[in-house]
Amino acid sequence: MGLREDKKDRTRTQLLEAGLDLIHKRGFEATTVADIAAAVSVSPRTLLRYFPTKEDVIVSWVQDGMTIIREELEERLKSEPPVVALLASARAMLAVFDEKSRFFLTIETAIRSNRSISARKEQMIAELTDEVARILASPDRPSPLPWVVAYTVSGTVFALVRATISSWVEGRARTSLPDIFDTAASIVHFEENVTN
Amino acid sequence: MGLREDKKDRTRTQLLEAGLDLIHKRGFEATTVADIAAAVSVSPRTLLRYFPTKEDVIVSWVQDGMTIIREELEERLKSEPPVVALLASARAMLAVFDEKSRFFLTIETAIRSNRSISARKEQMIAELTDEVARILASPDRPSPLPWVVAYTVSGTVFALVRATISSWVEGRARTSLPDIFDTAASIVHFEENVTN
DNA sequence: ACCCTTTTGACACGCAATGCCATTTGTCGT
DNA sequence: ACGACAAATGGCATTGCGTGTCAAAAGGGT
Repeated sequence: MGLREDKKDRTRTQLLEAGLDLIHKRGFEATTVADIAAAVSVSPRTLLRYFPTKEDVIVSWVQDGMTIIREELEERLKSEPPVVALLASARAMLAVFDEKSRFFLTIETAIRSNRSISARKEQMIAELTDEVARILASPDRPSPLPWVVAYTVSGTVFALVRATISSWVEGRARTSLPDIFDTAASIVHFEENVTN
Repeated sequence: MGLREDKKDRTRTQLLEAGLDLIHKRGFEATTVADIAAAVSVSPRTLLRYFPTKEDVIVSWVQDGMTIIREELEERLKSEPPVVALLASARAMLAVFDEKSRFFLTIETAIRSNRSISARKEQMIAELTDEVARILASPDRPSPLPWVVAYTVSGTVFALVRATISSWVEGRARTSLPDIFDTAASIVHFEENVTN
């Protein structure tokens, strides 16, 4: 498949960029779906076929970060113990975003500007937490963790990520994202038998 | 103020209960604002004056839990070190919900049945995380924590709460909520100098 | 050039949420 | 007990998101 997929990718990217741009300038509720669609010369109906809700136009950027963690984790779990692998994956994601820090800040600002966007973001993180816990607890793994343990580990690591991003955005810490993450991670420790 | 406030409280409670009931039976999107309002013989307009959004009819129940944590924390912080106080507050909230476990399960099920409700819930937890972090980092406190540390502690504790509720709802653990919480809490440890 | 599949646009619709104003319902002073 | 005042409610109109449906357009394979 060539031209068709290409066009779809292009439209999607255009919508994503136009959406971020408009929402960043005018604000979230001041920007209608019709506005974003018009900016890309596409019908509103089409936009909602690419993105289930208006929030997703912004929040899709978060998906990228999640993809990094997912892939990184899958790879690392082959050789590293779960906790180490997860921490490293989260750190890797933050390293990527640190490089496009200016861009990342724009997105985070847009997200924080509106309740329904941040709600959606939080919900996605919750889903990812669940997903990662399921992986760590999977019976297919060499030593599957009990559900409570798996969820605790997963949830805690994402708490570290939140803490990192929050500190970074609030500007109370002026170092790099991975550095802040290391600081946060140095505060909490897992039971040794979890780090099998 | 007597009769007026009373009536308001009653209407609010009625809406809350009718809402939970209908949504539990028919599902979230199958239940309209008009339905819930009609069940209490009130105009839809009025319902939306009591609750900003339809989600809030369900999610208000979560507020109660948050109130417990808030109050408990404020009290305990007077005498206990921050981490200990926060952990105890979270545990206290879970103990309360454990007593109305049947009811609590209904609510959690309703929340999990729909994306926009769980999104709203997650966002509220995120806000509470932020709020608690602000308290722990407040310059008014005897030994205020740095922002990263405060946020990490706060976020981690709520991760434990999530893990507890998740394990409990998924039925993989058949003990009480506080017991599960203890298990989760026993897995993570904070740096000693944080537990000042 | 042809047919077949996918994508898009246009229209209609339901419902949540908000603003506005008239009406009702408590509250308080006299 | 009555009337003035404030608060709560209902009804109405409006906007905007999201969905279903179908016809038109664009892409791909022969």
